[in-house]
Amino acid sequence: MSKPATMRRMPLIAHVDVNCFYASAERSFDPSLEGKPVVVLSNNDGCAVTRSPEAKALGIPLGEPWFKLAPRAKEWGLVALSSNYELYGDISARVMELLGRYSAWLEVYSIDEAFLGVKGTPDELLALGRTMKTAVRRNVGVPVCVGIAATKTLAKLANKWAKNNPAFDGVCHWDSVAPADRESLMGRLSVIEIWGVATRLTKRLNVLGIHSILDLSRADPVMIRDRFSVVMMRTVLELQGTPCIPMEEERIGRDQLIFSRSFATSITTAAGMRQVLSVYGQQASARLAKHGLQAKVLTAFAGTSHFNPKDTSYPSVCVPLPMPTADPVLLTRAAHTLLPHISEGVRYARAGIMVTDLRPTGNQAPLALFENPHEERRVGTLLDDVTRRYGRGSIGLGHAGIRGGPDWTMKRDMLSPRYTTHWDELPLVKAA
DNA sequence: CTGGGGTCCT
DNA sequence: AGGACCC
Repeated sequence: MSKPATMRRMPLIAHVDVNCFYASAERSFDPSLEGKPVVVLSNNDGCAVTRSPEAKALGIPLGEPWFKLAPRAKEWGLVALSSNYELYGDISARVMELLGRYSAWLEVYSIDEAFLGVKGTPDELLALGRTMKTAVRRNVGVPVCVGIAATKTLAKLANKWAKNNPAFDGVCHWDSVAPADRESLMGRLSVIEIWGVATRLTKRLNVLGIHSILDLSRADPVMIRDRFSVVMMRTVLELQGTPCIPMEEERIGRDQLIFSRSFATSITTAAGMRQVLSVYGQQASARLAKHGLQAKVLTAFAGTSHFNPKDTSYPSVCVPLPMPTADPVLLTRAAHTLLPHISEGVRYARAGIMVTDLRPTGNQAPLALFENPHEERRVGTLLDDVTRRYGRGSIGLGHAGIRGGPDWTMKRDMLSPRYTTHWDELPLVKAA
């Protein structure tokens, strides 16, 4: 007798992610951090984006600004580190390579998370989860948890449960848990814990009397689609065990590139803004060239601080480029069209540019008439070109070209070594 | 003194 | 174009 369809073993989703990834990555190379409260700071040493369990236990909220933490760091024994993306990127690649050995169906979802298509009996799945967890710990040195369920949304929820409940030992197979326990969990957790639901949607759901994940899982998907969106309907169906969010193919290329920074000291003059926009133009050019892409549209923007609600100003311009280009001269010129919208004396806390409508270089067959005279030149020539056109100091690699300009460079005062990617920063191992 | 880079849907 | 979400 064949099993009913619902009993047949369908492929499931395993969600694997690294516990407090940046802090764990730092720890894997500096064992002296073990057991200490550690936070990793955002760009500019702005705020705590990752906390070790000890830092969480101190009650440090996610996103807490460093200037509020700094005065108490010593008393807490708190270690703060600037984010070291080179290190994290390298560790991430090693984790993903390892996970790829356990399933050919791997979707790298973010720097520290992956979904894997998996099959097997409940016992086999639990064993697979434990194997992956142990392997990553042993081979890469960072802790992961695993959630396994019929849908991505439930797999992420199972993972969160595994992280927060030591009884799981880091691996939760949703369907192996007693239904009453699952309902109890879903009844206790707010909808804001679900993937895809944040503060705005939580408020709107609450108005309808939907507070817990259990409430949402019992809502009528069609009503949810009508009152919210297909996205939220998919979430409801996924909570009910119906897969709606498919595994994705690896994306090649991007739809947009953004270059944007907050300034260590705000910019108050058009001249200062011109310099910053020039650097972004050059960076955009270099990145587009690296990916073999050209842009058709450039948006430039600036803004005052969100944290100072008076005299706010968020000027922006959207510039269609005359032809798809990665040329720093054209990009910089387009970025400079923001300048007439910049008011002297206004304190701009950040600025940036975004290039969109990207396409592979050389995909079009341009008429010679419209060819860009700068397109064929080499980078060195291009930099000379920009400097000649816009004046010394208008552009440069990093901040080298804007000496004497405002201090808008990134603050990274507590950077750890790039242990794995730079020979001169390799960790030293002392044999006993 | 409070990050930066993305995607998708309406 | 803007608003929501993600990490």
